[in-house]
Amino acid sequence: MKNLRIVDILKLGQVGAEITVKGWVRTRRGSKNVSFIALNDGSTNHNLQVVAEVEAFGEELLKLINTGAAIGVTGKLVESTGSGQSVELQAASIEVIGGADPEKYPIQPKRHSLEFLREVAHLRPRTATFSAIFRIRHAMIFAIHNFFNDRGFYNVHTPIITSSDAEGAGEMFRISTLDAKNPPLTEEGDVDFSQDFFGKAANLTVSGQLEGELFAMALSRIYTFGPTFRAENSNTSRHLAEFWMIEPEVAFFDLNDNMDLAEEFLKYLINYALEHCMDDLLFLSSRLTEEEKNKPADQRSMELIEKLRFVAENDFVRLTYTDAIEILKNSKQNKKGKFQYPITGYGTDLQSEHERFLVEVEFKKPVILTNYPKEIKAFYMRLDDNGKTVSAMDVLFPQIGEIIGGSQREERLDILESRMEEMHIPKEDLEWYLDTRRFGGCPHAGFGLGFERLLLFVTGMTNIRDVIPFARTPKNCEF
RNA sequence: UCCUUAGUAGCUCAGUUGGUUAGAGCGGCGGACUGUUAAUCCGUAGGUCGUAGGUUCAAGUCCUACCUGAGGAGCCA
Repeated sequence: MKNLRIVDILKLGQVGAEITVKGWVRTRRGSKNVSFIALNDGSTNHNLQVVAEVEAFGEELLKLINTGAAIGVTGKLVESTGSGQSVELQAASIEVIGGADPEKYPIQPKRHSLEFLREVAHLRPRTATFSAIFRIRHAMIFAIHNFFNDRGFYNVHTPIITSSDAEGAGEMFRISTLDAKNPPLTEEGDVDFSQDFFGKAANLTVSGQLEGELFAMALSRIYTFGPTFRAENSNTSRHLAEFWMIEPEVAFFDLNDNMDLAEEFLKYLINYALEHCMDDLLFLSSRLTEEEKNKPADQRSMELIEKLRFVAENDFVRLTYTDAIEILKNSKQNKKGKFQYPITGYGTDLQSEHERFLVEVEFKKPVILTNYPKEIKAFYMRLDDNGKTVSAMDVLFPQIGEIIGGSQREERLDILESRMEEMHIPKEDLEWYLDTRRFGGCPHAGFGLGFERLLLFVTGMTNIRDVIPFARTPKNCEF
């Protein structure tokens, strides 16, 4: 007899079978004669009800079976006479594998705030909400590899430690083995990184894109999926100092191919969740609906599953930056002065409020914005024929904002070099990158998807710290 | 980093214009109950009011600084 997972027990429902199951106690309740134990092993959102006769086990043993305790139960699966479940386990023997002192165990059989559960992030996967979230997180990881593998993409592990600080995606975390108290100094009085571990200054990566491009210039279709690090002092519900990013890069792709890929990718992932995680989505949806009851009617969002279906079934709106500015400029909001940052014309930087207007009010569906002014975008994005804009694209989602950022890359060496000069990017650090333009250069494109932002959308959670196991944010690096 | 807001029992919160001994619900513990579904009913313990200063006869309540959380903005994925 081997241990069975609760998800399989409930799915097969073989009444009469003798089984052994191990897991953690969610609650125990009962009367003088019988105890009911809600047992969960993390394999499903549903609990297995274990029925224990008080007479058979004694109060001393039952007292150890508290919320949070790990137990093993052997017994017979029987039809349940209660109304909450179809089958239950009639316990023949119970082993308390690890107790949990109810005076001290912080997860109580009651509703907790997400803020409190963040403080006990080491125990929160034991809750219904977080086990659902992390099962979905796994399913999405799996779906991402599936998607790319099915389409002939190769997964590349780009380096996590990098010596280049020219990626331009944000502030970096320095890594060093030098004595922080007493570092070696150069004659000028700066820290002498030539004596450091790598013989030069090193940082954690902010993006695998540049290295990804190198591999796309050889394997044609590649994607990275790894951790990235940003030392920005960003205190929002959409930013993390350590997060996971998926970055496909494809040779011989232009901006339109890139948009097609991004849209197909996102729809595939959402459909995958609808197909494989419905149980957990239903739970998160009901949880969300419960929370929304406290909000005024006009601030409530669409029901989770309805929202996912809507995005999966409808085409994204594709719009150039220039057209977006026109729409925003002529909008009632702008004319009535409702925007905090009024739109005056081409060149205005789009703020969150403008993106939200386009996605949530004007089109009511995801929007892909393209061809931004070159001044507000990165050096490697391909200059358009008008000389003013670049072939960039941002995929904007309701509530979340930018979920994907990408572009067709500048493959023309002379233009790339002059763009780098304009933007003060030191060429000597990126000779290896420029080599791909010198030798067998070709048009190519790619994008980056913030994995946790995707999870925000799929799970309906509103704080990014709740969709990663252990969040790293400014002033927070516990566990 | 900026703006707004909050920090009182294990958790979620109430605490009036500053005024005697700090309150509730849930959770815990003890008891009752012949099958419960966040069980129910009765009883009970539990607090240096975020930290440090200050104002005052008197501070959970007012002021200042700092710490931490939340919402929004910027930066972005």
